[in-house]
Amino acid sequence: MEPKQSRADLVYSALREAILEQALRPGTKLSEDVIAEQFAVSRTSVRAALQQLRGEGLVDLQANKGASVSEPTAEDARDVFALRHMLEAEVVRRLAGQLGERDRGRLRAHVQQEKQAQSVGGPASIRLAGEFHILLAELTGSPSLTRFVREIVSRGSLILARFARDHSSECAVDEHERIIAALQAGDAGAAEELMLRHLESVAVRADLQAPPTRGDTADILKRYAERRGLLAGAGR
Amino acid sequence: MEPKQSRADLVYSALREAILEQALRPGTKLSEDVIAEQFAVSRTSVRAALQQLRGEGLVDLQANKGASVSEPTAEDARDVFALRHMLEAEVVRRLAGQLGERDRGRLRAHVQQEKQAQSVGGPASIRLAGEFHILLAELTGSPSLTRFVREIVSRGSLILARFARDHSSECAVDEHERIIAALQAGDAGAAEELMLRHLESVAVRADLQAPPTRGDTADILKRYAERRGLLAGAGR
DNA sequence: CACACATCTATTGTGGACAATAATGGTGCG
DNA sequence: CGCACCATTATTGTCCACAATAGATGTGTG
Repeated sequence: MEPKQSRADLVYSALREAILEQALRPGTKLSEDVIAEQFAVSRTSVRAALQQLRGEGLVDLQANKGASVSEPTAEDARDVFALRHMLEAEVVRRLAGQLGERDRGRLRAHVQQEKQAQSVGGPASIRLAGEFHILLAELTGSPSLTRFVREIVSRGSLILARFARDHSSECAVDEHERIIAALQAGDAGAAEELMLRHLESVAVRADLQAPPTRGDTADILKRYAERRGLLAGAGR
Repeated sequence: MEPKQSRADLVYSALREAILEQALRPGTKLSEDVIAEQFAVSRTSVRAALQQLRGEGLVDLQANKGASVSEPTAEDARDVFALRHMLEAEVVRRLAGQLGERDRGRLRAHVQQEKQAQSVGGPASIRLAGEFHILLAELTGSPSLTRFVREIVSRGSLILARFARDHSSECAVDEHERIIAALQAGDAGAAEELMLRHLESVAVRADLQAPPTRGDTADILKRYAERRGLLAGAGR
């Protein structure tokens, strides 16, 4: 007996998955008509889904101009990862030594899934890596913390989609395993340290060199124009 | 030249204000038809507003059963305030000694507004007290932190609406002023201490006695039934 | 030839109608 | 008299059509 989710929820989860798996890259225009046709639903449902995604910061949605996958700036990236550090440190602090048998089972099962996805090499591994962190947050039993971690991890994945040079070895699965081990051992300090280091290794792939991230068409073309001796006037 | 906000935004902000000012109490049913008629817009816009409010956790929205103002449990209250402690401590840590002249002006102006509202005694003082904390978050310049604080403060206000015995002296304005002074002086430790104490004084009004907060009708009626000698069977 | 203006087209914002689902009240049977 | 079932009603979920706005295109004029 499934919960009979509405079409808006269907579209929402589909789009979210597509974005987190990088099938829809940042900046991609999301036309209501196109999406509605693809999913065989009306624009009404699509609009609801898009608004929910905006609520999570995954899509930009400006009036009368339509929706597009968010394009976080390098500044956004630093902002997000800074807060992510804080939130996930709290998660492992709360979880250290508190994992039940059931919890450990879920974690192990998830890591197993990650391994398989990574060996297959599909895009799912990217999404699963993020969902590991969300799963950890859920195990704290704190709805608020879960909610925030879910959002910050999603935006983190989006940022990686934009900035990461190679996403072959996204979240190293063995790092996840080490975190689980430390949590099970009840070593809060070690778990927190591992988590911070893990996030650091994720962030360095993205944040390291800030400038080349400009997606602004004008700035890009300016370089080419100047190279040819054309004077780029203060064009609006 | 106003931004020409859409009708959905209009309804959203109106409902949000009403909820945060406790004009709409937790549990209040929010019929789409009624709201649409009151605001003279179509249900489409109302639905969009309600979904946005759900995104912030201010309204509960279950399928085919309609929307209602969220009724946080006592457990939710503890959860929210625990996270709020963490987030707002971070805010003051980042702000200590970093306030520019412009920032101080905005803060002073806001506190002034609070004082006036409190003297008038209108419901606006409740909302303004929360917005002070949101303003602080904005001054950090971190969009993510601002976003989370905004949400957690909103839900905090909702919780106070449900649990606080008297909301005459909501957030003591002078506590706000003391925090500003500590921030201006650049004393991070004092500011953090003041903020935590301030939040504590807000929380005690709500959290102190946990049990009497049950809104579950069945549980309430059970007591009355038993008192009259009626045996409450293991109903569904 | 460059610029400004007007028109045109495509896309979003909004409204109202229909369909589907859940709650309510009535009715008949045991 | 109590219970279960069915019809009715009210509310939400979805769709489609129209209105409004922004961007693009074309045209005329200096």
